[in-house]
Amino acid sequence: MLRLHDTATGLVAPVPERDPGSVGLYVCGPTVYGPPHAGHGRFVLVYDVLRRYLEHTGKAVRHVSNVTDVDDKIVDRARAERRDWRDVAAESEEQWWRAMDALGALRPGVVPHATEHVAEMAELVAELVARGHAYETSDGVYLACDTVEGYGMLAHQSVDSLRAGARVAVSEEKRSPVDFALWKKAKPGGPTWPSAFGPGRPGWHTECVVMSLGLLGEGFDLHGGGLDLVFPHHENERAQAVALGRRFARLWVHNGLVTVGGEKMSKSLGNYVELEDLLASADPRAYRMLVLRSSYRSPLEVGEAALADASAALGRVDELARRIGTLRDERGAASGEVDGLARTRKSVGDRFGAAMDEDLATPRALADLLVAVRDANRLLDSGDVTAGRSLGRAALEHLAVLGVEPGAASDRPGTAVLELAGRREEARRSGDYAAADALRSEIAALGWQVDDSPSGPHLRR
RNA sequence: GGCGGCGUGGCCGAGUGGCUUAGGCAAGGGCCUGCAAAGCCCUGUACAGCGGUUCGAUUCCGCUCGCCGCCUCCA
Repeated sequence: MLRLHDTATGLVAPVPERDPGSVGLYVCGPTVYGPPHAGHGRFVLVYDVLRRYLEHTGKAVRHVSNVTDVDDKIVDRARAERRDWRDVAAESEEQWWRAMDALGALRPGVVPHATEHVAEMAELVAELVARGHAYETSDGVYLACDTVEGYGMLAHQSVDSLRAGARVAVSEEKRSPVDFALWKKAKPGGPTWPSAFGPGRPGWHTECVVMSLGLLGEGFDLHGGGLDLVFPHHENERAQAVALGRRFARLWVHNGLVTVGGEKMSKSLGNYVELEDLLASADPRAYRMLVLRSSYRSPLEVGEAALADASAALGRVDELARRIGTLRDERGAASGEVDGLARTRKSVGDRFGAAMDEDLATPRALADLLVAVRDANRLLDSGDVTAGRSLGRAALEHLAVLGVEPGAASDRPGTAVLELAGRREEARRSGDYAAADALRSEIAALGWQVDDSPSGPHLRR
């Protein structure tokens, strides 16, 4: 059974199942106002792995992840570029999915958009005011955090200490610096929707409450997002639900942030690496390996060195997949092999599960699988094809659970390369090694490498 | 100022009161190979500093130093 670290309690606890056999997961998605960066890639991969693993263990996962398609940043950019804010959002969202598809992340089952739920948000705000938990000012409607039981639970801070540390300019009309906007009254030029408080638009923290409760229902199982969303975003979501008297998320998961040179990567700091650039220079699976290699809650340093490192490790996986694939052609499944595979699969799976169940310990799970890869290679080297193949397959199957699809060698050598390789092999057989080496250089110039093996030459990128 | 976390061998990065070296990358040596590559084998003896608890601590407690995150938008 999977146990996860819960931000609210600070403890590792079993993943709750409000409805036995299924898990409701709400992940705070992107605000679509620009290209996604490496940090976005990480958080998507983390929850992708969580979801894949839950499904691997037989759970039905209701994976909901929103897209914030109305926000100050979208509006500001649209204004600066003199275009419709909807265009900016739509274009950025397309960019988002392109990048996430490239990463091999499964799309969430449901992707609600903030703009589709504004009416419900306006209703929610009105209800909060009616209940005495929110108040209206000249520029909007605010939640009175003092009135909410347990406010500060996720931040692990009291309202007083949050107030003491507040760096926000205190508006005259706000009762407390920690109070936050539920509804922003219309400003000239921006998008607006009607509400009981006049035209305006919802505050960011309101949308996720409406969409998570609306789509997953009260007391849903998991709520996730980046560590930087703990406060104030998630705190404020929870506050609204509590003020409404509705049971909110049972367990809070937060992933660590991506760092560059030891510092948090963020759009506002300007030190971000765009995902598209990252993926252009590396196998997207290498980034996944990098993400899997460290604990999902730790900071993750991203850079060329780290990526090259992960990429080399990935090469081992691909190489084994290639070996096994080649062997499959050489002989069919012998009798008894099926049993062997089943046994091996179970022992690899048990170790894998033990690591993953403990707060999604992908570094350990991955290390174990790489040991299995090495052992499989050793067995194959020693001529024990059956055992080697079983172990190798079991390892590859579990890597696939983590989303590392081995040997996705989509490109095949062209005829020019094949022809050169043929000529080289001829030269080699006839003992003309000088010619063979020259041909190898030509092949290398075309981006391919020739590996000689007992079963003949192999080409790879 | 408040809260949370971190400091592990050349680098990245897990983990643990003693038992046996996580894993990856890089490096050196070897097997294999015409040569390579790949694969495999061997080698490195780490846990910020100072105290304390303990038969024994890298692993628990305290302090010091350093770093990071949150307290404003942010995955």
